[in-house]
Amino acid sequence: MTPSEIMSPDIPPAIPKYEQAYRTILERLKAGRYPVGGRMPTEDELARYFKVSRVTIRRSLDMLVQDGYVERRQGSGYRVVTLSPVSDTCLTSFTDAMLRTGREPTSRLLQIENLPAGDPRFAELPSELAGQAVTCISRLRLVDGKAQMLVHTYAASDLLRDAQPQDFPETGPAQSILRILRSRFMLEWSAACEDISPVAANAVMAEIFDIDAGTPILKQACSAFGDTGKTVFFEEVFRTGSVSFNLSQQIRIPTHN
Amino acid sequence: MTPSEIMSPDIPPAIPKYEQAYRTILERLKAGRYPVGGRMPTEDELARYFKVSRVTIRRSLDMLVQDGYVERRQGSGYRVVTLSPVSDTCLTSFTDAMLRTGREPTSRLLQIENLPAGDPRFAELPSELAGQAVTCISRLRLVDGKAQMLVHTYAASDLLRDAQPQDFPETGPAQSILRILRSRFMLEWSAACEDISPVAANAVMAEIFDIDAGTPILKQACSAFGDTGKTVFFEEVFRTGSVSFNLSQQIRIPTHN
DNA sequence: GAGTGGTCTAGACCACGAA
DNA sequence: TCGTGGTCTAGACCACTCC
Repeated sequence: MTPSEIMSPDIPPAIPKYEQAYRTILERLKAGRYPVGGRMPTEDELARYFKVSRVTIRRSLDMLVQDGYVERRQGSGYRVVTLSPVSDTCLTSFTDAMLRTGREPTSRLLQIENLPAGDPRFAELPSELAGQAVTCISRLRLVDGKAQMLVHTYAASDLLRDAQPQDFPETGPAQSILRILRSRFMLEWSAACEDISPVAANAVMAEIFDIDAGTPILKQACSAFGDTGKTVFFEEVFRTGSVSFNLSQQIRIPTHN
Repeated sequence: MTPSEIMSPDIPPAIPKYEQAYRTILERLKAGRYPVGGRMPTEDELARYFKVSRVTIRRSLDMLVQDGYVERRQGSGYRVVTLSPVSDTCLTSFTDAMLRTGREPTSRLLQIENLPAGDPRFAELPSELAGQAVTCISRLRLVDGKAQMLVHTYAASDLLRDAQPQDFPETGPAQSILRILRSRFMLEWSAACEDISPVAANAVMAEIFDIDAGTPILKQACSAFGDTGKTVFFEEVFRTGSVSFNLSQQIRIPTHN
């Protein structure tokens, strides 16, 4: 009895069991079914419930642990840690993060621009994007009406063909640039790196963010790459405030010698 | 035939097979055995070589992929991406990162200090550390003689009992504070979060880093937690330059609907 | 079509935690 | 002691890549 026989009576299996179980458990988690700080069902219980093997359900639980939602302890079981693990990278949806905490994110499209040859901004871009037509989308992100981030998204004009203002909603979940790049422009990426540096706010940003010129702010520069290693898009974010990360999944305890 | 029977003729097995294979492959990777951009052996070959099942060797390879060293593609195989994936969190060893790139990291112990009650720095610490005796270790980190980071490490004085200057070597791999906390003070942590914010260099830092006062620099604040959820230590890092991250492991491609 | 990774299973034994 | 997670296996079939 093969997996696809079980899960898909017909054509479109596509969603692996571990992914289905992951999503279902996460939904329940967020719905408060397993209270924060409380115990979760055991691996065996979950495996029985989802009708999968223990290996498979463990894979789902691995993802939840890595996401930072739950933690596990041998002999003791799983406990819910938090419903909103922090992670403020360019690849996590700011929109979703705000919605999750009950705040109101909005966007203001400032400009859709084809960079003219010789534009000095090419110097800031990954070299791979240089030497071709590049489109830059500039948006201001606000929370409860207050400016929080200035975002420039760069990609080869080929990939953003016919980008129009109406492609960039200013409210609701659809305003997420990551979602737009995927749904509207069919971009996909599988790897990325980000660099965070401190800069002084210039006059323009000072006005946007309502701070003094020269105030230190953060600049996040993120490159996303496709399966073939080609740069898919580049994003530059200027933001006030700080960014946070959950590092738990990075800890490799050198207990073994 | 159980795992421990195979791997450990006697007492101290402890190192799982997937960990052994992971380390061995990583060693070879760094030794240049599989050139960057080149193909790696297949899962079956590695499984045979290490005399483990494919599931186990896949776990080792998962770790390498997550670390950012290699990438895999269905139907094609594994390729080496880089020998030095970026990740500049407080929980990655600055010492090791520098040594890996052939540069010379050194440290200068500035102070070992028991915070007096009512010290204003308590306000910066996680609330959990407040209300008890706290020790602060201040060190300056240099690369090729140039100051790069100012690091304050805070922990309950209980945990840093009898900390002496000689506990903090100023050269070599042993200067890593993470290593010192583990080996000398037996601290262990399994979760952590980090917050990065921009600050203006004050007069002291300006002199340390040889920059103008008011120049934007980065402040990293990191809390590390033990198995029981208690804060083990808190670290505050001021640094010039930027920090970089490999985000590849965070990408959850929503291909499945 | 051959080769390679992607997913999945059923069953086993060990190590740790709590009662 | 018992329950829970930690590790491991041998074998299976599918989906994708490349020839």
